[in-house]
Amino acid sequence: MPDNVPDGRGSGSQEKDQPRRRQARGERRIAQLLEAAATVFTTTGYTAASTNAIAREAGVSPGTLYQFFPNKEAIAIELGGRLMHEMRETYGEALAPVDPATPLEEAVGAAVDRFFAFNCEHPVFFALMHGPDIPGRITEEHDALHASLLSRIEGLLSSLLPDAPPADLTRTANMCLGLYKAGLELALAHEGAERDGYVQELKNVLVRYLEPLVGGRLGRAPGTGP
Amino acid sequence: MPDNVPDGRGSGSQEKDQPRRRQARGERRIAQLLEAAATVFTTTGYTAASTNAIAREAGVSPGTLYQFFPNKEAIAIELGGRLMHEMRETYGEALAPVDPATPLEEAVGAAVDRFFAFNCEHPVFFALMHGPDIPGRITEEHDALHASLLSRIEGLLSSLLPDAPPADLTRTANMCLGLYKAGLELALAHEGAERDGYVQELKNVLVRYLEPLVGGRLGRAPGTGP
DNA sequence: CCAGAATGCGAGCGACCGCTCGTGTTTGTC
DNA sequence: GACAAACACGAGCGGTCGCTCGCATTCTGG
Repeated sequence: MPDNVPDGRGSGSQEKDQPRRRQARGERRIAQLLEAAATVFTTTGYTAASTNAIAREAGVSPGTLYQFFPNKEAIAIELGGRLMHEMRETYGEALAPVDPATPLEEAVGAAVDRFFAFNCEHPVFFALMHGPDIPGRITEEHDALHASLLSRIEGLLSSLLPDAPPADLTRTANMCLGLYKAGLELALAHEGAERDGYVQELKNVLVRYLEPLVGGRLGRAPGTGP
Repeated sequence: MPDNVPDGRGSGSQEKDQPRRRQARGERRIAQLLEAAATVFTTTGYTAASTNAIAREAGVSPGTLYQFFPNKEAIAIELGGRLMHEMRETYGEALAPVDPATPLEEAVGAAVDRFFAFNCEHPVFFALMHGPDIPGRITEEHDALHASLLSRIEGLLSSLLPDAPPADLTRTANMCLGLYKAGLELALAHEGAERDGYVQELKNVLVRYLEPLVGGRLGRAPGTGP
């Protein structure tokens, strides 16, 4: 785990040889600031979020914030990095086992449930990934995660459709991810039972979309056949 | 058609009794400014777009811009209004005829094609509706269009599913719209044959999602049955 | 043809934002 | 306890942005 946050004060000479010795207090402040940033980013979006507001939310002064982060972008990058790390663990569990014996409905349902739980626990994730107002560097992180997710889905699909052209596989993976994001947005916009309803609909969409592709390759729940 | 744009100079006393007599030159400038705003909004988004940039794009001074629009928000509102007007005409054609004899695939395909053509002709539309960075008033217009679209889809669905609970109908309509937006985003991100491929996949998603709901109520293309 | 309205200009005002800097406080080390 | 490094503060700098104002120019009705 890359615990070394890029320094704020070291104005650009050394980067790797002087990792800026941190005290326990500093690490706590960093976590505190990232949590505050997550809150502000979630409510106002990245561009509209002011560093002063983040500092205020964290209960520190603007100067203190810049003790630990060289600029506003670095805050989002570090936050995105930690999120991606946790995400990798989550969807590692969610998408890794391509057990070809489980019914499609179960596989899709389990994957959606895991991803959805992650997005509920980390609302910033959606805000950072979905926002079209995000400048330069963060896009790289975004693209990295996107590509990573996509290749996972693609791999999963290729094990179900070994005889499909790669281009179709990529397109199908993109569709799945896009459909998930759409369903996620709808589900997050509702609460309680209604939310669960949208999650179920999302699963229906994905299952029905993929079912004709995998054909009879995967098992189907008994009683649903013609 | 509401041709009266809210005045810029009349600093807030009269609004309806003094519609600010316009010359032909003024109307031309307004159209010119809206076109420039559409360009800038499309490329940079609403919040990042500066009024000076819009004026520069239109080839006029900032002061001239504020002769016709009281503030930046009014530009987006007027633009959104005109877009909504044109949209209503388009999807009036796209969704109005609920001919219960046409196959589901044809109906969905035609609707998607019309909407997609509209979004290709007016890229601003997607930028204004999809951006999470849009302040206050515009959201009202957005919600109005959203609700309008939704009730149309809902009505269309209810004619196919007369015995479904209203709550399910609303949810299904929301899903359709969300799925369309997701597919639109993917299609717009590609070009040429790849774009067409995504459009086709979007149609597949919608048809397969709705097919089990409408059951055998609508006709199916010959040769696709079991 | 001319008075007044509509249109056009662009320097610049006030507000805010990202970020800095000088200074003061806390913490770890000997 | 002394010294340095890390931490904390907050006024404020430079810059941008939305928007204004005074004034010049063009159109239009009588």
